[in-house]
Amino acid sequence: MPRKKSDARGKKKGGSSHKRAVSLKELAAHVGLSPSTLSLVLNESPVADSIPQATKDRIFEAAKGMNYRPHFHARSLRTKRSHTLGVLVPEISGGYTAEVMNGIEEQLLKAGYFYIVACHRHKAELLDEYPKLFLDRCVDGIIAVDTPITHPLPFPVAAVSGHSDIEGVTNIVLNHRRAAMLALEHLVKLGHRRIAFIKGQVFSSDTEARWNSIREAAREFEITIRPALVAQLKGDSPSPEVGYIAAKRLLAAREPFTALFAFNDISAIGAIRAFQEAGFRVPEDVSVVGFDDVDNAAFHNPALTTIRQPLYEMGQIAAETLLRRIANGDDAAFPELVTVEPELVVRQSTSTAKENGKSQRRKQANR
Amino acid sequence: MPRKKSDARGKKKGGSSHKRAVSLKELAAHVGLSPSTLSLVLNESPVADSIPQATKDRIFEAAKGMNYRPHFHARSLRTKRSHTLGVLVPEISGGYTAEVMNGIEEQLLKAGYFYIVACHRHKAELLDEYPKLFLDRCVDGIIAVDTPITHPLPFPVAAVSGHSDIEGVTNIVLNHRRAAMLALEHLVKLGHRRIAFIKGQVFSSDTEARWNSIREAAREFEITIRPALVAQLKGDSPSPEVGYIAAKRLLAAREPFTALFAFNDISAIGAIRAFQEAGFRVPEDVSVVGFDDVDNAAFHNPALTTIRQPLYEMGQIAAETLLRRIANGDDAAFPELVTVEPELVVRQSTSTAKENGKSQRRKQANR
DNA sequence: AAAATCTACTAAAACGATTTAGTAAAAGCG
DNA sequence: CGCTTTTACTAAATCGTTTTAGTAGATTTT
Repeated sequence: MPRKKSDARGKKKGGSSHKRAVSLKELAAHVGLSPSTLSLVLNESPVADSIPQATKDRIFEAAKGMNYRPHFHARSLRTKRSHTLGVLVPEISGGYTAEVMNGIEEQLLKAGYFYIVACHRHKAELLDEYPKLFLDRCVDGIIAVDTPITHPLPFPVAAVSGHSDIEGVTNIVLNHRRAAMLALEHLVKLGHRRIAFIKGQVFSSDTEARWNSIREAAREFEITIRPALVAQLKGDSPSPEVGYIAAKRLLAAREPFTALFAFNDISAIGAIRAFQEAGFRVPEDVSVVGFDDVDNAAFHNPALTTIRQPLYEMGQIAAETLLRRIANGDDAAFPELVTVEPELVVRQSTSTAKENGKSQRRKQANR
Repeated sequence: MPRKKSDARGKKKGGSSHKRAVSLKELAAHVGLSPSTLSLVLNESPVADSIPQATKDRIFEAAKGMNYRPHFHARSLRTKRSHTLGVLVPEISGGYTAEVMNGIEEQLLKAGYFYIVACHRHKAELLDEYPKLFLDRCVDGIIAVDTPITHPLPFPVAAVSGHSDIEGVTNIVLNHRRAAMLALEHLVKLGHRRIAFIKGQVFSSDTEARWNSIREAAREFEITIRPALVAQLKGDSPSPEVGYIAAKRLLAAREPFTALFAFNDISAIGAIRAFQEAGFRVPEDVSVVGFDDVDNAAFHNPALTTIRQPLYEMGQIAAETLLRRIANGDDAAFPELVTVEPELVVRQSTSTAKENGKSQRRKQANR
């Protein structure tokens, strides 16, 4: 058990010599003009058009020279713009969230925006509470990542993997139909007919849409989905364990299958562990298709075949559309829906199906 | 290539009916008292001691009834407290960062704090720029995660895995000596003498301290560190690829070894891939010890033996000490250093060393 | 030459809190 | 009763901007 140990010797006094930041008033006094003038000039207001360039130069120079930075709160108080977004995520975890957040980051930073994060961990009361806290913080808008929005909010919202049709929200979603088609087509081409599925947790935004698409695609390929071969993820841990448990349930049903299409890479990894413990080799005995293409999918053993979601891009799009909405003002038109395309990435976890159910007999577990 | 497609039909007007938030002045008018009084009472200022409980109750009730929430920027402007921390990270990635951020989150939220994040991606100019942006944003302090702080900053700093001795910063570090001892002791007990190492990137805060501890521990166990068996991670990708490349270099040296101690789990995973491609089995031919114990270390194939860092806890400690420092005021004493303890987690990637260099002959790669 | 327009600014009122210095009325004290 | 103290408040300044409505003087127009 790790224990912390606070260094007894190491106490310090923080005699910090913050040289006070210079205010607009001080700067104005310095150049011998009024704060109003400086504000107008520095913000390039059209009202300042009549001011001679020489004066403007003088002002800009002084601002640079004295390292003037407008006071954030003072400005926000006046303008009612905080240049801050709220980001609502289930948790900060390896796979999905991190990638989306990086995309958001990249867009925001170049627009001079920052974001504050809140993790609701699927707790209903937090899902309610956080938008209020964001409102208190005067965010200009929020991005919800894999988080259900159940009622309209008093600021613009972009929802990554959002599927609810709520006033004021822009949903950024994957083309799930195509994703399901890609996965099943790949498996069918390899000769798989008995396919098992791991559905997402009930609280995951994509679960339902994805499942509907899978059923549709299965119909298209004339594959029957056997109830015994469908397991659902339970619990909100971001570890592969939930996939491991779901796969155990699948195996316990003793209904033969030659392939698994998992809800995401993390659960696919857990499932692989379960299969191997049960004595099945992946992909020789059972093929596994993941979803997302997270960082380590390519380096897992075996390397995961997966449906790639452009997560980074989805984050970028969310940030971008939200910023545009904010810039355009509250009652301009905005897209209700942006769809992005998946991509099949074939690696080592899928191969041709073994003929006539040989693999389906449960073997002795190898340890 | 994923393409985005913005739904042509789906345009909406955002006729949002934000009912304006109530201000202190309005609330005051409503209860028939002055804003001053309300402020004093609501903030439980000692100045309000003389105000009868009945009046206080009336005020609190009205505040609740009219759902009064103090305006964030107005308050911050006056009090010069933003209840916001800046968090500086290399990037938001699966392993290290996410876990630490979760720890930070948990502490901050219960203290009514939020944080803004900036990813510097090891770019020198961003490392310089972000603290300034944080200052502009009036943060009350910053937490630097795996990020070098090279000069004093005008606000309190907590550095997770920080090793530089700078005025005003609290370093939260792992007991690297012990970590190195745990890893080498484990390997030595399994009979390993020829051990390869992957050092961290030059820009990683822990690289140097860890390496020094490893050398010390090696001396202790009378293990010689051969230069040909030391590779360093290069490049700032958070993918296992950098470990894969380093391991390739190790193999290219054609100097036999029976075990690898990697800088972190991610690079260990990359290295395992490289070993397997070269025809070595892990752990039968070469044992691998990782570092960190990230989420998927336990589910990798083989499951990673690793040195666990209490990352979540380190995040908590950083947040906690920083909040305390802020609460205590700028010139109170504070700890310079907090040390946390590592833990050896033995899984499947290590086993007894093969005797007399049999494993060290390079085999045919298996595909 | 008077009126209209421009030019180059500024005064002052917000924004929505907090906080210091009071003050009027009531209570306590000798 | 007169004096001090306490009680229950409030006025007004302040934080650092932005922005609207002017204004004084110069220039142009008629």
